[in-house]
Amino acid sequence: MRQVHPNAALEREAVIKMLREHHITPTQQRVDIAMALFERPQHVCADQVLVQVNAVESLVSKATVYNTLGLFAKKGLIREVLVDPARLFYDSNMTPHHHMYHTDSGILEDVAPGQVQLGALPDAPEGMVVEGVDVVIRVRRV
Amino acid sequence: MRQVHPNAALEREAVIKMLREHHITPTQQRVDIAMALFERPQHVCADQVLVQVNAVESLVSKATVYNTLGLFAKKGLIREVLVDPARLFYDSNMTPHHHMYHTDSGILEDVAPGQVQLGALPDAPEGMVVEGVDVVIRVRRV
DNA sequence: ATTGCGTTTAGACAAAGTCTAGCACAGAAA
DNA sequence: TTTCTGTGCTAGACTTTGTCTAAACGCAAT
Ligand SMILES: [Mn+2]
Ligand SMILES: [Mn+2]
Ligand SMILES: [Zn+2]
Ligand SMILES: [Zn+2]
Repeated sequence: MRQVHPNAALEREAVIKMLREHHITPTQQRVDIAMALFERPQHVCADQVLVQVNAVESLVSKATVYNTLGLFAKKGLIREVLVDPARLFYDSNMTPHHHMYHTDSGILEDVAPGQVQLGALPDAPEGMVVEGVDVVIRVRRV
Repeated sequence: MRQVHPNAALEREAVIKMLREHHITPTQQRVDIAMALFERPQHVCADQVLVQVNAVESLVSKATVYNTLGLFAKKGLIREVLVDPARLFYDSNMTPHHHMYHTDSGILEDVAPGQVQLGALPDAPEGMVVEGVDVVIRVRRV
């Protein structure tokens, strides 16, 4: 019994469609992981996903969680966020935005792209393309 | 015999002075590490420092390298750079600048601050101060 | 000499993440 | 139907980065 509310099946279909659009074969495990990720925009690390997805019943192994998050990031479904040297966060919010990181508490917030004025960037070196520009504003208690 | 060229002793004095100015007690090990770091502006991870500093003779332990790099970063002598999820880099160039990271090769370059136009930033939340703003331009081979 | 204090150290330990080798399963070929 | 083939999943071993602990050290003040 995994149908929590009436739309669950529909959401599952939407997630499957999303995976297909990103050229990812929608296996049971990948769909379970994607459902957890896209339930709401969030910043999560791999072992949080592992716990979240196996909360009710054990559905996905550790290796698959790591592989799948890597795959999703490569395919542009989620985004890596580097703020904590000890773990890699994944962001299920793919709309362009930046981040504010509370170095003392570990809180990670989104910053609307309009809040940061980014002018001209340096050209990428010959034969290179810009994959992305990450802006992290680190803040701490006074 | 650690005097490589005539200025070595002088450089050592300069490094000691620098540590004092940052309120760091200049122990033998800390000075050795700082000498390695400030020989030239560079991006290094802890175990590169460990190797570098112990190249000629074993001078500093692993624990001290990690502790010292953390201390230097806290005291504002060097800067942490998060670009590789597997390891933390330290930057011995403290002049304000940003970074360009080659995701496929692992090359990390400095970007002059003038190359990136950063306009108004969002205000830090009540009771918080901005510790720093990191801009990383990720590039890869076409 | 003794105490105190900050520092260093070896090595145990923790945690994130990767790798391997076998299994499951689905579709294609025979 | 059976066999073959390729992709994906898995447990658990393993690797690597980094932290912690407990003892020892260096040095100054008493
Ligand atoms: Mn975690
Ligand atoms: Mn390294
Ligand atoms: Zn975000
Ligand atoms: Zn730099």
